[in-house]
Amino acid sequence: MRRYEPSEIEPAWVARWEAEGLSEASDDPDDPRPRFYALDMFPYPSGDLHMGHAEAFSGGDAVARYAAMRGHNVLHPIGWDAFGLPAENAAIKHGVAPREWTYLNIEQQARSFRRMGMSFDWTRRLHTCDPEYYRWTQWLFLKLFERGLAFRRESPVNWCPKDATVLANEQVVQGACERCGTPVERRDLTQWFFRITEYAQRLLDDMDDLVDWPERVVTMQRNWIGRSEGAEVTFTIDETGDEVPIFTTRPDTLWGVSFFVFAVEHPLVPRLAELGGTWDLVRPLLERVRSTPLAQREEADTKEGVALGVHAVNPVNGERVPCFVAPYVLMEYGTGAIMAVPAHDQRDFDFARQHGVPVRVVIQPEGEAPLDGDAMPEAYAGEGLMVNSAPFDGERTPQSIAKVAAWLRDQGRGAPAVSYRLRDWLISRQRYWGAPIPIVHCLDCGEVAVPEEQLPVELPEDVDFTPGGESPLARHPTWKSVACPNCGGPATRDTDTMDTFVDSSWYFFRYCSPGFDAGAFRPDDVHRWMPVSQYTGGVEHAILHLLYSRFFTKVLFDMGLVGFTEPFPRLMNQGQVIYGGAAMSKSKGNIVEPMPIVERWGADTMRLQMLFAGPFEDDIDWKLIAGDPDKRPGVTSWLGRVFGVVADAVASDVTEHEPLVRLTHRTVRAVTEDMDRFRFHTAISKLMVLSKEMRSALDAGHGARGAAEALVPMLAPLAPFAAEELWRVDLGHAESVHRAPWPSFDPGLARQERVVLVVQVDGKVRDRVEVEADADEAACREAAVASENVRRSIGDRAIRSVVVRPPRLVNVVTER
RNA sequence: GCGAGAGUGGCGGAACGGCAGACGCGCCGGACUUAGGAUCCGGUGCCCGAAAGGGCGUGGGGGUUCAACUCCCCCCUCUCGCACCA
Repeated sequence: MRRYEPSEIEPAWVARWEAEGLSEASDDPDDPRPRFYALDMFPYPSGDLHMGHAEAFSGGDAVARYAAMRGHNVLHPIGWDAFGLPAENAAIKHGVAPREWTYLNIEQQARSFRRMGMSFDWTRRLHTCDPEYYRWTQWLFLKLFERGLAFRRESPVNWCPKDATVLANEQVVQGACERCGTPVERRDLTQWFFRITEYAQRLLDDMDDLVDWPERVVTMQRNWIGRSEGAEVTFTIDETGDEVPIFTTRPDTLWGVSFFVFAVEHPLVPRLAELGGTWDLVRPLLERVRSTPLAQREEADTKEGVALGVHAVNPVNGERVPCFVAPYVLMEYGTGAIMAVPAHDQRDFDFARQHGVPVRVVIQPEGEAPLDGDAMPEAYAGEGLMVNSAPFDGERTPQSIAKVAAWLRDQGRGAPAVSYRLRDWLISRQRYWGAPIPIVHCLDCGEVAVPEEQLPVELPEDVDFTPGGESPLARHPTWKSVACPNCGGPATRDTDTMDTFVDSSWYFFRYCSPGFDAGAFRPDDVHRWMPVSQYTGGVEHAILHLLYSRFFTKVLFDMGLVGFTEPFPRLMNQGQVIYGGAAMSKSKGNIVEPMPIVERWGADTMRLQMLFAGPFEDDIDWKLIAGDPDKRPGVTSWLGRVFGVVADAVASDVTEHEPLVRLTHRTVRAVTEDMDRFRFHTAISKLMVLSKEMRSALDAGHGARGAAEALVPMLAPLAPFAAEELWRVDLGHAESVHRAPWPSFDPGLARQERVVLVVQVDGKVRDRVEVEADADEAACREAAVASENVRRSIGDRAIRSVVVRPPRLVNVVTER
């Protein structure tokens, strides 16, 4: 009896595969195979691999191995997203240098990946914290700087007091720091931004036809970009003549404006309050709001605000309406000032009721009693007819919106406009462990790019990286002092580092030509390998990483460096691995780690457990899947049976009987379909059926060699060690199963010769009859009525009609 | 509130509009065993029935159809994302 001993066979195959260079991609331009770029989201090196990695990479590796067996030249690289805050936090907590901590973890993860047998091309391995990598991150920064896409601006920023750093909008979750949960404060700092807003429309448009992604990811990106159509309209401050533009999605309600509101941060506010004699009331509000953490500001739902004592003139009817300043208006969206239409906007309505401002109805729902601004209980935001809005009375909303917008343009009082929720990408970080921003500040020359030949601007080693207000680099005694590259005068380096999302926005380009030192990537190689054939990773990157990478790719396209605008046409998200219905976490004490499973039961078991648990994109509740951790997992037992059945098939010299041959061909067809759609769990179930039928055939004295020759290669992407062992040792092949062609099937043999005909009476199954697969309608009908059971069910009722779908189904419909 | 997705045995999950519950876990019974956390065989949606067979079943309610887990309408529940975005 062939025994299955994963702990003996797996490490040996790891070594042999690597010696054979099994997973190395060919850069030969004449390689006749179609290329396939299988990309997994690269890991962050915090500790050893966790269950999420185990699941994602089990799927990604299956995709890569399957593609290779289907005849592709596969690029399946690995690297580490190695800059970032946790390395510094570990340094502060444990007194180990960020670099040391990071590389220790990388080595640990690399060992674990090897043990798992991931088919990575290790020759292309990269770490974003290596100078030869971040040299090109800095180079890309300079390219954006040259094109005006990287710029510095003083702006209110999210500030995490615990981590002592600025955070991107995307890193603020419900008003708190994404990493540590501390409420975020506001500060005004001069920061570097990438002008991603310039690409908002293209980022939106290209999702329509250039990407085939999970619907929810597309939706999340759409919502994040947040395109709104409407109009920009300019109001005039009566007392000063200041012209203040506002954005509205409802220009059809312009005639219902009864007040006007500025954001707290709006630059006109202090002057207007001074003029209006309200500064004494306004100033406390401004100060309070500015010092309030964003978290609490968002929670405040009271319609607080203060009148400014000045008035805005409505350009459509010349009316003077009072101006307010209120926190519910955001400086970051639109223009930082709004027209307020309480009758048709709930927020404006609440504010108006609070402050005694009149509510004027200008949209009347059709067929209902006239709305009364003084009595209505809430704003009416629905459709209706415009009223009190000469010259537009009687126009139907929402169709009227575009008409009014066009009219505004013709009248010179405004224009149709589009507004986006997307903000520019704040990339400055006042931290040590990141790529330094390659800019020198010179008193005479201003912001000067570090010349390309001086890249990388390397991180110094001897740094005090405890957090504190400014970048650790700023506190280094000598690092920042430098001669201005432009005039040679004394100057200082920019002491901020880049957001790690910058590092991860282009790593997939670098994989194509990892050693290239004349640029971030060799265009020929990128042209040959990209775009990525299949991207695999967690949905937690649905917005940030994917959006930024798409932005970078479009910039590179505009620079003429790449010939495509979308890096990842196809994306699949694995689900999360949870435990007992909740995310695994230290505080819950419910963390399960993959490596102990690999050590005890084998990497193939770990992979099969992940892939067999359910659809790849669904969450896996490990508590429900794994059962007793000391009991042999079901998939391990199955692999053991496969070892036995394959060995027996080899030992048997009798020929196979036809039913098994046919099942084998059917299984190849079905498993191929499943693999093409990443339906690993159903693929595995079909392999289980095949192996079971092989066992039955052998026990009945038939052969199963042909079935084994198909079963083992189909197992290879899913359980690569077991498949390799069986392929080379038991089946005696010289070459690796992972270089074997995917099995093919004969459509004639894949067809069943006899099928089960289901016979229904009035839609209820009454019998099942075996018929020839090519049985025609008459034959099916005949077989159906021949059934005793069917005749009894019909009884003495008359037959009204008989639906026949040969060779699967007959439905006898009776008169009732 | 807005948007997306999902509700099927004890559990994970299958199912081109055509046999609901494939495959697996668990459980029950049996075999082999000093043992079983190993292996093998059989059973396992619920109800009636000794069996043959029958009835009921895919969150709830309607509808389309010879036929609905699947398509349409309404409702309920859950998960995720966004959330004062003008």
